[in-house]
Amino acid sequence: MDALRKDIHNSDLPIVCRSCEARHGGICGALTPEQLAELSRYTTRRTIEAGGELHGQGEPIHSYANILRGVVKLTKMLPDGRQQIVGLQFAPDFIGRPFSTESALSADAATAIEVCALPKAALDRMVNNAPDLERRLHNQTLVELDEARDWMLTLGRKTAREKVASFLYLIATHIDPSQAEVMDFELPLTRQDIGDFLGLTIETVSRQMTKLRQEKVIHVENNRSVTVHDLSRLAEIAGIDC
Amino acid sequence: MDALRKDIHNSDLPIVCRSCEARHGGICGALTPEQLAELSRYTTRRTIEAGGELHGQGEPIHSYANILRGVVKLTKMLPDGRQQIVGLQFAPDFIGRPFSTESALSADAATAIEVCALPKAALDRMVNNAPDLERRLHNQTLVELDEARDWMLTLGRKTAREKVASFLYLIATHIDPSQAEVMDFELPLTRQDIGDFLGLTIETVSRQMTKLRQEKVIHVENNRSVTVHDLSRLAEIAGIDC
DNA sequence: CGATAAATTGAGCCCAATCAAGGCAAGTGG
DNA sequence: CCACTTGCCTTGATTGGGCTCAATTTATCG
Repeated sequence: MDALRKDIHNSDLPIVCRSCEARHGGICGALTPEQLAELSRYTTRRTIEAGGELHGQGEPIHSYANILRGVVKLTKMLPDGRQQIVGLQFAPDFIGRPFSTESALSADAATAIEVCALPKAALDRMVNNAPDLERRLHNQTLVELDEARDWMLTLGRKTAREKVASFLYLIATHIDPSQAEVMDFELPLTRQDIGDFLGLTIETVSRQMTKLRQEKVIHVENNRSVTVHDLSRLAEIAGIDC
Repeated sequence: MDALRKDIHNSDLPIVCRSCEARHGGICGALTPEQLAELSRYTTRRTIEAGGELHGQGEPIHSYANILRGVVKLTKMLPDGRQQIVGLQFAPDFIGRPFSTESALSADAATAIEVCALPKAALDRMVNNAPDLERRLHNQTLVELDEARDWMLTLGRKTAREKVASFLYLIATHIDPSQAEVMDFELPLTRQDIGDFLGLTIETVSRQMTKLRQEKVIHVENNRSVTVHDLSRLAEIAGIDC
């Protein structure tokens, strides 16, 4: 890729960005070495363990973040404690809500994560002078909206069995986008989180997983390690047209 | 407002835009009279009766639209026919999915609507030269994402009673944003549509409406005309924190 | 007014929630 | 090394909220 070759010969590229996996993804891919240098003066890398909080629902937003490693869950909570995961984000996704000062949801580490945090003000300033940057942000927002609406169909109209299959399909295709028929992966979520994502209880999730296991659609080891034997079968059970 | 005064004295403003209610809302508010003139050479006004289709799921996208009047429902359908409304849009919202050539959902007129349709190519071209325009589109996308995620919480975690109350609250606050405690309005959706929006059957919607009526939370006339006696009570039932 | 669609109401059933018990693996302390 | 705790998951028994099927009432419109 052109941008990559350019970087290699460009000593202006900030040290922290040189070996960054997100350099060409997320929003950073839209930035010139000069802009990266500017931005990187304010960024800080943070490592957060599974279950840790990036920021909470209702809190003011002071910073954005790029996910470098791990999975982040976006959750919304009802006053009585019921909660719903409204989005999962993977590296190198951008986390944050431009043009808003307060978060309507909380962002938590589903797995151990590493992020590159940047002050809101720094990026907000830069967006006004870099059309490509706004384009990238706009585009990620559109993708997230598509995903949110896909999931609304799952939440509103699918059975527990279809929901669990949909979740497994989603994870399988996000962890390994190769679309191979046979694939195995680690679930980034606990049963409780899966329930919160699917609008189900942990018991129902567990029962449906057991059924899919008994029907040889999946193989499960140590609760978290899953093998899908036939991805198209899973998609069919999930009610995904392809 | 400054833009308004400017328009009045500017004969360059396209005739079709001069009396348009959406002139200062939606995306048009971001355009100069010159840009409006350019765009308006390609726009066409269309009136569509309730139930009519703007475009279907899976179809290629050739045009965008601004809603001038009425309510549009965005729906997604499973292969077996189950369907879910994933968004409601009101005037002067913009309808369309930039950066994509195929629609992942269908857009239908919930009520009789009037729209200002514009060819996709014309707007796509203009977006590259008008940062304000992309900003507006980006912003509307962010708002729609917020709304979609709010609704995911409703779909995944609320009871039928809370869902119906949430729907009534949503409509009440969108039709009349004054936040008055007492308000009345016409429902823009049939019971079937409400069911498709809430992930419920029409029978369940009907029963919950009847209950709310018996409890004097709402008053219903001719099936469609609703009076809310106490908006904060409705919000409380809906599980909305305020 | 009659025809047709839309909404309500009732009876029974089923899927997922609830309540409860137990298994399994990893960690802790004697 | 073993007893004990803790977190996470599974499984079973029971309940109940919302779905299904069916009948009736109400609204709409020619």
